[in-house]
Amino acid sequence: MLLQSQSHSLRHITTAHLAQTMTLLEMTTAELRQKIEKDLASNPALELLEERRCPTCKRRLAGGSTCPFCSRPNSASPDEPIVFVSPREDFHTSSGGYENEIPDEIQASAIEDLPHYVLRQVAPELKPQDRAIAAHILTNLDEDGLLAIPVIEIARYHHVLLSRVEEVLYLIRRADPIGVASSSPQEALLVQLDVLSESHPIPPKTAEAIQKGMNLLSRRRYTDLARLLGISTSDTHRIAAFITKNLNPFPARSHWGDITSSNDGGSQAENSYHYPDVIISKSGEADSSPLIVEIAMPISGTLRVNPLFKEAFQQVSTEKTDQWKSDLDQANLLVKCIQQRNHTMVRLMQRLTVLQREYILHGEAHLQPITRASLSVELQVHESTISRAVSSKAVQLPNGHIVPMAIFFDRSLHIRTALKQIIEQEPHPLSDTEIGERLAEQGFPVARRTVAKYRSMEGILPAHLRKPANHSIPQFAVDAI
DNA sequence: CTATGGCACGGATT
DNA sequence: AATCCGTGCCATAG
Repeated sequence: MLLQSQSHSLRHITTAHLAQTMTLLEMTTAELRQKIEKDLASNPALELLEERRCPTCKRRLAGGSTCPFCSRPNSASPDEPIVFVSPREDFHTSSGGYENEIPDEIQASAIEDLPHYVLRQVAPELKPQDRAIAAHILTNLDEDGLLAIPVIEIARYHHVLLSRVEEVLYLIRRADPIGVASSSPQEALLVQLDVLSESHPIPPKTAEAIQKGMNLLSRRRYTDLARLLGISTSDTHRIAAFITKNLNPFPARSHWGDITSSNDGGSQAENSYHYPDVIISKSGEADSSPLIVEIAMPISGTLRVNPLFKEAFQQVSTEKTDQWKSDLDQANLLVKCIQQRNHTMVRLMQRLTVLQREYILHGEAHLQPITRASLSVELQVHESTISRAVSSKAVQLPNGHIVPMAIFFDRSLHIRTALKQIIEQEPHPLSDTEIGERLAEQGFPVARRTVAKYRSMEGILPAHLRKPANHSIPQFAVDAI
């Protein structure tokens, strides 16, 4: 009986192991963090060891004992990136966050943080009695500049009408990171759109697309979206291009490469999918200096199975063992799967950074068209593993841009950038056929019809509508190269 | 008649 | 098995 149940549970573990490895791999770092926190709270067999810091640079350390920043091997071959797993907290500053820590007093006075920056802008227009409300709002922003608490809560706390809070919010949302303190990415987009519409032309139905089709939009279901709005798919592409070019769903982040691909069924898809799961930085200024790749860990400290619990389990009477055993199994499983997840991510990124080094350093034009399938044979894993590891994850590049990891596998992006260049440079509006010829000269043989598709993807109007050197869409957030 | 967009089909990808 | 992407054919606008 005992043997039987044991073998049964073992088999159960291995199949569950597979299933969980896959789901963990699909998860964003932020999602994984939520799961771990939940498990930690509910499962006594799990234990979170205190974080360790590197003695010299004070940086938090993950599982390993050597700090990759301090003992950075400068002599490493430039082609081989340095890849390591790093706890999450180190990433809150999206760019330039790797300097040594600054003492608190200096930081407070020298570097103005987002809440103060916004407050200074709105202060003149703010009624004195609303200052407390504004402060309340601004102290409850998350790292993306979105409002982390419900508006009604603020009203209740200050014993004022909802409308008064809304008034304050209206002011704040129009301050510099436009859309700051919105309660969702969707709302942030709408505010930005509204502000932008005062000075620039907006493609028709854009607001409607955001309002009604936000989840279709973020999952790039353009055909479905077109049907929903009753417009053509190319108009939809134009809208999507306009949004990614000019709007930013996370006001506190200066750059947003592209709307990431889907996340899940849509239950709580908005709050976390943009967070970079991998950060790539340069170890030096030179082109030849090796890249540093950090896989963001969902938590700081070391997660492990509590050894005391394991001991106690041996001694406890058979009464409660069932519950304990399942807890123990669960804990083991989780730890193991997380290790496996990290391992997969490290290997994946290692290979990716080698293959796409040119793109990472020099931009979209140098993107190599590679497929997930080709990587899967190199890494000796199943294709679906790569798919899962890549889907719904974001990567931060050395230039600060955050792009979906899927961009590394985009087969047409380099052609599209070539197309953009051609259109920018040529003085006389080229027809699609002519553009196709130019592209073929550069080594990209594409059909005329495809040129049209790429064009509309980039939000570029057809030849007869872009008369003399008039570039289609107003540049709002110009990305510096 | 030319330039484009829509629709649909087949192959690749997930 | 479902979905995405490049392409060809046809209709329509200029």
